[in-house]
Amino acid sequence: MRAMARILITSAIPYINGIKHLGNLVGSQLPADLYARFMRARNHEVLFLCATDEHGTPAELAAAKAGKPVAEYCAEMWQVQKDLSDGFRLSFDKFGRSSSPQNHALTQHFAGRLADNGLIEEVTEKQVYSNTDGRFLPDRYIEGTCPNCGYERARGDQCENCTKQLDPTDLIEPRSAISGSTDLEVRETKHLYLKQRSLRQDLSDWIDTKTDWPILTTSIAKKWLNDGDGLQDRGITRDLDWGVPVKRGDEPWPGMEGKVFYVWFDAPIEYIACAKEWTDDAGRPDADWERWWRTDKGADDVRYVQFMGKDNVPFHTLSFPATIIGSGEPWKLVDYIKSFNYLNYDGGQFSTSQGRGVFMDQALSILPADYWRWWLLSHAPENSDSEFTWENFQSSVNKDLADVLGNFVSRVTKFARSKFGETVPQAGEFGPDETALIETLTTRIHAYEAHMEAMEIRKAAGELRAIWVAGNEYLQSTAPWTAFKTDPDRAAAIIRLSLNLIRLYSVLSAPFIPDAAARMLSAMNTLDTRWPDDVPAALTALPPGHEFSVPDVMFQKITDEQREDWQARFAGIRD
RNA sequence: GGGCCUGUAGCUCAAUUGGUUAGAGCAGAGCGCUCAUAACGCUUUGGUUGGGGGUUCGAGUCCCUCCGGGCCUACCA
Repeated sequence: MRAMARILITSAIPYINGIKHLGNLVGSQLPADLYARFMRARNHEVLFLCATDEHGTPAELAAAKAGKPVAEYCAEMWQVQKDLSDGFRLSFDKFGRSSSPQNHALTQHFAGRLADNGLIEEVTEKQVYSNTDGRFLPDRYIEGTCPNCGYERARGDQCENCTKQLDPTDLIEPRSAISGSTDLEVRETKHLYLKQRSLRQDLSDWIDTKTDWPILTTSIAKKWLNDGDGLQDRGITRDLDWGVPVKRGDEPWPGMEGKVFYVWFDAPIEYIACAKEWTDDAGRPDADWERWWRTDKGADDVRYVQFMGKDNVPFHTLSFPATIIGSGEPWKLVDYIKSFNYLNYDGGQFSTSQGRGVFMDQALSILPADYWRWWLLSHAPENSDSEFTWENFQSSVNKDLADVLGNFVSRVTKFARSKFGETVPQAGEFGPDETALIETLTTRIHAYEAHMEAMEIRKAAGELRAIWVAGNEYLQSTAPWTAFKTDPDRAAAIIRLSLNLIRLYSVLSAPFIPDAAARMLSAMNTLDTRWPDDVPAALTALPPGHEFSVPDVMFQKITDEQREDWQARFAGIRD
């Protein structure tokens, strides 16, 4: 048995505003959960954190639209997202909130440290203010006519029609995208900038050490580091009400009253603050979370892995590390970033704004979490964007889960019950067929472990499926139904092994399909979830005489009628 | 405009980083089995690797070019 490792895992934190779709889920939280479950199953010490990302203009606007104070809106939406993540069996040790007091304090702490180290600059700049809305407008919340192509709904950052990049002041007849008001003016406002240029070399050197990261991850980082004039300083404050108030550590920040930190400054800090929320909840001392995050307090042996969609990469490879490195304090930096492409939906994109695709709540309303987990993970968009179609979903789930795995459980338990009763039979010896199976399983389990450790998710799923298939092959070649007629002891040995195989499958499959795995374990009437480091031993875990039961159908198949119904239902706009 | 990714069988994806005859699963065809959710197993059909050119003893892989899809481009998050 290898030494136990300590693994810190974070999933990109979902924005508070609205329910996430399956593309969001498979791009960070779900693969992170898979990895966390696997590493726990291997007996490593895991801390798996996620949270809601609550600040920023969209949250304020959504709250206003819902007619609620933003704090109340966020609290409600946090609960909605928490319930959905529970529904998908995302096994976070803590699902925190970026609006937590812990994150407020820590964000202000980091800003103070950065200022102490001369890495903060105060910049007075001009921004568009809407008198009607009573707020400064981010560039993309200003609409107007494009000076280049005449498109009337161009946004302040870019014209969607001609793709030309714009400055809000370029727009003809600019208006607020929120209220439509044209009562806009340019005001001066002061903001804090993080002097990322001063940290460029440090960041570049650090990225250069990450030779094992996916190309998708490093290429994005390097572009930002090297393109044009290189890494630019970044504004880290905003003129908003909802957010972390700008303070320099515990002290007020003269001239910055009424302003908050930019959401992308405080959101990644929540990865750390979330750990403190976790220990605070349990009334445990700070040392218990600091041993995960402070290399001077025990975190030097932690391996930190982040999961995220490709759109999040710049913030995790550059902005957040700039915050950490710039603090001059011994915080843990990320060791590996697993980034994902996008999942498309039936020939187009999933779209939150258009309500196109399947959203987490809808998915759970029609099928159990395991169906979605299996399909999404076994088709994770690792190397390029991938595609969800109902036909593919139906055939994959029916074939893999119902026919290959579910039917294996069914045929073994029903045959066993009818011939030997509901206990593990004790007669018969293992022979060459069993030796061959053990050899196959040992090889495949090693491959499965290697793929899981490398976070090669689709390959791991393929290997797991092959392990399931091996069970059916074994039954076919040993044919206990035939053996039973002439040599019942031989049939008993085959069934004894096959029942043990169900427990083994439960353990191996649990990271992908935790509910089904639990049902298999429950049917085998055992709590033994030991990982099969020794396959022969694992196949004798359930001893002769051990009682079991026949579970209900593991996976109901998706019918053509259901598929067509869902296809129609989720084609268009959500309510 | 710039940068990056990508195009492989009807579908979803591989291919040990330039090395034998490009492989799996699904779908299709055939055979077997009858324990099981009409499930399982075996065999099998199917590819000018988007088009064209080049480098090389050898190219899906490297280079050029054209065509298609996508992402990012720093004040949405």
